[in-house]
Amino acid sequence: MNPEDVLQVAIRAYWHEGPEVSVNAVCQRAGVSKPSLYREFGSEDGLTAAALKQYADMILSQLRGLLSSELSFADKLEAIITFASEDPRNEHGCLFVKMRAARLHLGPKTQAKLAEIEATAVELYARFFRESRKRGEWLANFSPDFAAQYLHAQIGLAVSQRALGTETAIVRPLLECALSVLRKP
Amino acid sequence: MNPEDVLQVAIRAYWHEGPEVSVNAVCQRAGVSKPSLYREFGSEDGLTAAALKQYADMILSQLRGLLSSELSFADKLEAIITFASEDPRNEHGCLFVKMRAARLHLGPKTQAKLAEIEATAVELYARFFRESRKRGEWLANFSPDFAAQYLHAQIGLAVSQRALGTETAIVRPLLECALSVLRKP
DNA sequence: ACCATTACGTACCATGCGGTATATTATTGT
DNA sequence: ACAATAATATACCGCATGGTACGTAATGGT
Repeated sequence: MNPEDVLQVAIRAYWHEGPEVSVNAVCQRAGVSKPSLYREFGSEDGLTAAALKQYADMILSQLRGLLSSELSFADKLEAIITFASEDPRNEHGCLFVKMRAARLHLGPKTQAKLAEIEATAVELYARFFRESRKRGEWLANFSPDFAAQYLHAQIGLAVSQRALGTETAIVRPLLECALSVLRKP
Repeated sequence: MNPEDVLQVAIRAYWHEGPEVSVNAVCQRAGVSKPSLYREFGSEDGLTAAALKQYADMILSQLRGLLSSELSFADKLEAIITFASEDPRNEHGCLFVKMRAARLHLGPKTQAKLAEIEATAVELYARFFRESRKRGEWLANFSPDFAAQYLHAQIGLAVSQRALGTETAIVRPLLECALSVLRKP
């Protein structure tokens, strides 16, 4: 009935169980008939792409909010570490990371969305490093683009570790160790 | 016919295309009938577990050889970096890493084998750090067990980046950066 | 009040999956 | 040479998948 509700259910399903969840299962859990879902989203690819877009809009706006706040460089980095390794919403991993890991089996729209989200996130990180350097808060000897790629990769690693069941108490020190290289001059 | 040949074909298939490859496809490519395969391996789980065991035996013995060689600590680390980020056999990723990423959809035997391999690899790394420290070649302020977990995670990250199509020229500097933290005192 | 249009859900399609019963061919012992 | 046994391949099973045809109910304009 309501496409918004269907999307919420789909996001939950893909998020917690991976993008291999069948269209049938999504329909059943959302209480919607299959033809209705197909009229709204066109195909499975359309559904996964729409769910991914909604999820990414949410999380990217959150990231934008954090990075544009008045916190110091160190505090922002700390907040990112805490989010990746401790936020309870990441207990089942991140929908983006899960879809990226299985991207060979996803449709073209979803794959395109994945690439777009990745580029956006890395660009946000790069801007974060550029501006921190301009303010003199970040003195490390890396290019902002390289640091952005590195940060993105390490966050993805931490999130997938949590998705595979590794405890926060193990994930956090590993992530802090990996990112310590960005801090020291 | 020959179980060894079937296993080789299965390893290639799982390795290049992921563990979602169907039993039918493996039979077709190996030129073996389905009942023959089921008589030999019992189930899909048995086949994937056998393929994973064969693959792990190969790669773990290689790792043992490297770590027990006469190279210095720095050279061994360098060899590991080169293997993870440049070895052409990792162009399609690592069968272990791929299976671990999809482990929720694999059978119990395969999951048990995965845990066993992971423990073996981490233990090899830990011994490497312990002995390097004993020889005075490694002075960093980490426990060998923590360093082993960190190294294992970073190698897995590099390998999965390559499997997703990232070029060696990008993967290697990222891995070197991550592992630089293990070198400096 | 009536009719046209739109939305909906049942029930279905072809396909591919993991796994197996069975008929047939090789192979072996004597 | 022949019977008993082991190995093979065909052809099938039940099930789930992504996707849709079609009869039916609700809606809205006049």
